[in-house]
Amino acid sequence: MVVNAINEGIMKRRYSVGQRLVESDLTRDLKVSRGTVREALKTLSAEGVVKLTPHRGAFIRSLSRKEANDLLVVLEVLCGVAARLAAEHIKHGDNQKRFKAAQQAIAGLRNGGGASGFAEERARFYQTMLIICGNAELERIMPLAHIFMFRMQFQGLWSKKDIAAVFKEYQDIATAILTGDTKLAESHMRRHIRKTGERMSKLPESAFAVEEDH
Amino acid sequence: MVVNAINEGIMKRRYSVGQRLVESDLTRDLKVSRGTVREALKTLSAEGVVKLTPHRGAFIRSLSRKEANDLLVVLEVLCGVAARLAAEHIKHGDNQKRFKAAQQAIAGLRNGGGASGFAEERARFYQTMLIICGNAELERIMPLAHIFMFRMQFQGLWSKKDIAAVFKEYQDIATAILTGDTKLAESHMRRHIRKTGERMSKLPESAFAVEEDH
DNA sequence: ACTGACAATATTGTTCGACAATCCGGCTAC
DNA sequence: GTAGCCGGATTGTCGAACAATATTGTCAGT
Repeated sequence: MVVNAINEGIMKRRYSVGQRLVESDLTRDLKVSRGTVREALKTLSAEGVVKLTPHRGAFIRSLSRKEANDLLVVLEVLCGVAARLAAEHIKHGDNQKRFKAAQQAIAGLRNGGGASGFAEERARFYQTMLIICGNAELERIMPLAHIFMFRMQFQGLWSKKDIAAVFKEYQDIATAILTGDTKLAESHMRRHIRKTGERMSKLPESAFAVEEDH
Repeated sequence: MVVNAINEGIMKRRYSVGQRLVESDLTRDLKVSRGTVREALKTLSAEGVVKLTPHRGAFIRSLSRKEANDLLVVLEVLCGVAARLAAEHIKHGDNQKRFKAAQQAIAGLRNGGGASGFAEERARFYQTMLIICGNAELERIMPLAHIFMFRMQFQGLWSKKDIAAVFKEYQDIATAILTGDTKLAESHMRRHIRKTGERMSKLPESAFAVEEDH
């Protein structure tokens, strides 16, 4: 699928943030017709991975400081409710087992395990959390892709201290979910997103896209 | 634009909930090529207006009881944060003036003013609220289309008492926003969505789509 | 040199026609 | 009645072409 190919391309650094995606290049590289490329770009645009401007084409989306903040405001409540629902349903079926696996996969990377491995495991973490939620709508609109993008843009900019803090925050969230404490899971998750915002605000201007015209 | 045409078609009852949209019909009716139709359907699918199943086509999305509940869970937090942000920014520019206009347009329909007029004004109400929020991400993912769809599916099923309650809830929300009371605005909005869920749970099975397979 | 208008180019938006892949309903054979 | 096959309908994909628009390059005039 073309969508996956482009997402992979972003993950694997073949496309850089802000880069323009020319349709003819994609048809050549991916060996598909222009129609399919355009449909895939529409999908990616809806997911927020690329930005589509009329008659100018598709660009790997990059976030200005304000856009990043806006995104975090939305993510805080969405991830919050996701954590709450996950804690609510942790007892059903083999949810507990599966989530524990995802948690330990992340914890195992605490010492070593490069940034790309961490990003992958974190994606799986959120993915399993969403599945456990059992809320189709949340799964539909939760911008997993955004989280990827987010990481891509700011990867390599965090300090060791930041990374250690993030590990701890994930563990807090995970244990709250595993014990079925809905309130605690939600508040830990929201706190994590807020902290992420604070850490982000300390990043230099060069980490962000320039603000749009308007 | 094709997307608007289909949305209009839903509003104006030319398409009914659950109806299948055949590409060739759309090319004929809207006088555009199949490629464009397909791109529009991709967009509508991303907005949650139509459901796209591989090799089976596009259907005007209909909600099962569970899907409607899932949607409300997400809407509660999203609308909640929207109301909060709107109250936060109500002082800027001519926000207060514009929002008051939207509020009064709804209030004016309290006595009389058919259901379709109400739906239109309500859409404008949410629209202005979103703009006042000043959060691009929220504006991007807030499923305005879902709210339309929601109304379409359940329109004409509410009792007079329900409708009166809804009017009151909107007034509570609006005054809280207009006075800049962020906490109150958020809680009133969330309460409104929850109440909507309760009213919905009393609707007969016939108002919902049948649950998916498996 | 600099600036503005204009031409050339590149890219996107849309159309048409074609064919393969897949789904659905009805038919046949058992 | 049911399993399997068949054919029509529809979607998925392709390729080529052209129009609409944005970007870049050119050049005259100051």
